[in-house]
Amino acid sequence: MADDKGLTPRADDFSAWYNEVVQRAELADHSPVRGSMVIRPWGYGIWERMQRALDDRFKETGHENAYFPLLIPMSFIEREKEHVEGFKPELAVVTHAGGKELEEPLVVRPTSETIIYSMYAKWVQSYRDLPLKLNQWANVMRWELRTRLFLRTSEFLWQEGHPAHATEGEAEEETRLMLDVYRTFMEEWIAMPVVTGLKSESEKFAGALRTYTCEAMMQDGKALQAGTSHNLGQNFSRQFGLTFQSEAGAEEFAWNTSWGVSTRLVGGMVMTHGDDTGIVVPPRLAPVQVVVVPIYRKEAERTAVVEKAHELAGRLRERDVRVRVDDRDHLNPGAKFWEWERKGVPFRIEIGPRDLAKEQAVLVKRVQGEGEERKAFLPENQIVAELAEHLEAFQRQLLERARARREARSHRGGETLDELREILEGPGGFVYTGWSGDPAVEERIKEETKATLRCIPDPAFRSPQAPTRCIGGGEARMEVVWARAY
RNA sequence: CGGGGCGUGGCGCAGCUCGGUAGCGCGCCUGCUUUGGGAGCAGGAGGUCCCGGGUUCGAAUCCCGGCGCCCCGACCA
Repeated sequence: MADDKGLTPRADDFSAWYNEVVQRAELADHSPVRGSMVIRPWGYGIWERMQRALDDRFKETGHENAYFPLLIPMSFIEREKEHVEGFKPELAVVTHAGGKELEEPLVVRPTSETIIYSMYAKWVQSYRDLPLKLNQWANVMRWELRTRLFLRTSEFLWQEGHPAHATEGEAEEETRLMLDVYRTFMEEWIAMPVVTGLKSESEKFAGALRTYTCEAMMQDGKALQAGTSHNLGQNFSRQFGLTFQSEAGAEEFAWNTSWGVSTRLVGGMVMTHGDDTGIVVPPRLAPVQVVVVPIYRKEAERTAVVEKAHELAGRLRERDVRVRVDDRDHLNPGAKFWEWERKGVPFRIEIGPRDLAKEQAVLVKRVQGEGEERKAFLPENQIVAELAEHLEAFQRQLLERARARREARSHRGGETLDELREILEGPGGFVYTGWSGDPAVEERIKEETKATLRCIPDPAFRSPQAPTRCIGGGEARMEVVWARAY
């Protein structure tokens, strides 16, 4: 932020650009506690839109919301072996309360499997009580060593779905279904294309049988794990005595799943669509989809133009467009243009004295597509009639643009470690290779290239030709995606 | 925890080498003129110079000891 006005260009320093743009779009700010953030209204408004869209889908797929408490007995976290190993280093622990040392320390939840499934154990007796499909919207805390606004903060907001099922097959189906809900949401709402697939053993959730993931590619070519869906098998039900009597009368352990997405998605949105002017918010997520900026010189003009601006806004609102009139008098129009572009509002309508008589206005799009004019002088009526379509088209355009960017940086057909390194140190992005499944190879690649195995992609994302050769030697038993990641 | 950088009005910084009690840009307030891409002029408000100790007649500046934040690596949604 050398000169108060311009942002550091993405190409100069992507990381600096991200930090600046998040603050200057007023999405969030650092709180006084290291590693935690304040989500400001503009950022929270985007998160609220995400929440609503996801919550609707959760309900449609048969889930209900509930709320489980923030504090979890330490012994609960310790119950599942892999789980505790995964989370121990990042737990925040309450040791004192009410002026006394507690007999048993309480953990600020890093995730809620343990408390939720322990409660399920009380509630579930029969197969008739299953499936029990609950979700909660909550904050969680993981004491991270290195933090960044939205991408990794010690406290973050998320949703965690924690169903219990009667059969293994049902649990697997649920795991896949919710992964698909996430993928669709990310594409259709955030306009952020993702590759879905299975995590390797070393990358899976602590305590899960299998973890499925949505991996997005940011503009710097790095991967962002945007959402995960876990098949927990019976690991937690065994530890918490979550049993039920089956139709045949036998006592069985329930099959659990868990799935979550977090405020990290806001960071994903920023790094997917932002440009050197600021962030770009996809229309479906934008708290304000259109800002109307009145332009005037004399007082008489001001009255007429502002009145017209509000009238236009009213007509747009009737068509369910989220619109705001920026009639602040102490800023000139140019300052308002910059401000709303920085904040990523999809469209702007400029209306001034010259437009009034002609019953027209200027419609300006946040991102200029190839071969299109950014500004259009259009009759008022046409703007009102067509704006919803423009918003939808813009939404689609963002997804297409992001998808094209990802494809341009998806490298297929590489086989050797040197090729992998060359790509990562050059253009960056996703590298598809064959893999034998040997964890030692995965570990070595991670050490030597800093890239991790992002996923074993689902069929829809595999290369047209299955790789025959294999990175790190051995027989190519599957195709995998490598990338440096956030 | 290792490496680097930085703590000075709300924000970004200068001043520190060579001690003399604080300045610039932006922002903010008031007024007038402006307003189709980041307004101009005039006036004004606002600072425990991160904290503690020391040296000195005198410390933002020198010395000692803390604390905090940011960035880069090892761990992770």
